[in-house]
Amino acid sequence: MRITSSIEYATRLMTALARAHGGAPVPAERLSESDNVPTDYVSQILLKLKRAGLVSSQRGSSGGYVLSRAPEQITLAQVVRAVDGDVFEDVCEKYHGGAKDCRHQDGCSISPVWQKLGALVTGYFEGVTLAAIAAEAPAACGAEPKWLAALAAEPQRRTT
Amino acid sequence: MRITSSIEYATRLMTALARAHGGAPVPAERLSESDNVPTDYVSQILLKLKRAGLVSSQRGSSGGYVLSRAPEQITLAQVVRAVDGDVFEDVCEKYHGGAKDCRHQDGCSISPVWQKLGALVTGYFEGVTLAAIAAEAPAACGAEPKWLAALAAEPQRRTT
DNA sequence: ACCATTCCCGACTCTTTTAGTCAAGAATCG
DNA sequence: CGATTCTTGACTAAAAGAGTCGGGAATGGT
Repeated sequence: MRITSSIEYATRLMTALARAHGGAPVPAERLSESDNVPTDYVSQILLKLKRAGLVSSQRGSSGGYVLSRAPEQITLAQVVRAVDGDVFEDVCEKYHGGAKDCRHQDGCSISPVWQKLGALVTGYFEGVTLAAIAAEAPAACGAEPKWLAALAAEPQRRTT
Repeated sequence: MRITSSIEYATRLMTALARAHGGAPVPAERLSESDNVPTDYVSQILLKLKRAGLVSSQRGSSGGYVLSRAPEQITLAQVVRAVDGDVFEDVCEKYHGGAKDCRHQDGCSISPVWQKLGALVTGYFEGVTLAAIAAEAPAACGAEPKWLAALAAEPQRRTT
């Protein structure tokens, strides 16, 4: 899992569409400008979002894109899955000595760690809706965000 | 953030060393065999771990590697940082329209989302020690782990 | 009917990152 | 001395990521 450009851009685009929800379709060109996403790349990303059923499109003169559901009904997890496949791929199958004898020779106590992480991330993404993002207060980039302090103060969730 | 081979391997190696902790130094050759990590790759990874001060080494006939601290004192976060730099890089600086006007043109309500995720992941890694991994019950790969069900049942942590 | 607008879509290129190999050298033990 | 084992940088090959390009097909306006 890595925040690729596709994910970042898709999120920007979807947020913009969420804000425009209810109004007229927004053409790719406009989205490109307002969100600082390379022009030709926008269509590519929107196409994936469309195939995943998250947006619908209208061709012709005053065409463009609209969300196909309300912003409250669309989660970040869906967006991520639409553009980059699985949110968190199976590590176990990927490297030397995985899969077939996934136990890595000494009883696999490691894969649960990645799986737990995957569930954590996926769970997080599933809990964030476009509506929530659109509503979120802007944060200065690099500034220590308030929630971080709150999170640190919070009692540590047990991991084992 | 992505579980690269380096991270996966480093974790295997460190787990093996954790199990051998207290005994004689373990040579790279042996680790390679027991953990199914390509031979020449092992040294490279161990070197990074050494530079980060997580392991120490002994040359010569009965040399090898040992943890430089007790397994309880070493977290996954340290291991990840040792081999792959930051656990979660700053997304804001990376793509078109980031950084300088990080607000993505419409008040950056997105970067907090990534930062939150980063904190979540980092926090998780910081909470997992080698000792915990070594003690963890092996899980069949692909089998639905018990903790997953537990996690799903758990009341959703508020994300906003 | 025609034309401008806008989506559709695959193929292609360029760059960066990842994964892994190799070979020469330096310390240490017996 | 010589076997063993770490040290280190350079090197390569493959994959993933980021972005471009160009032809085509629907739609709406006039």
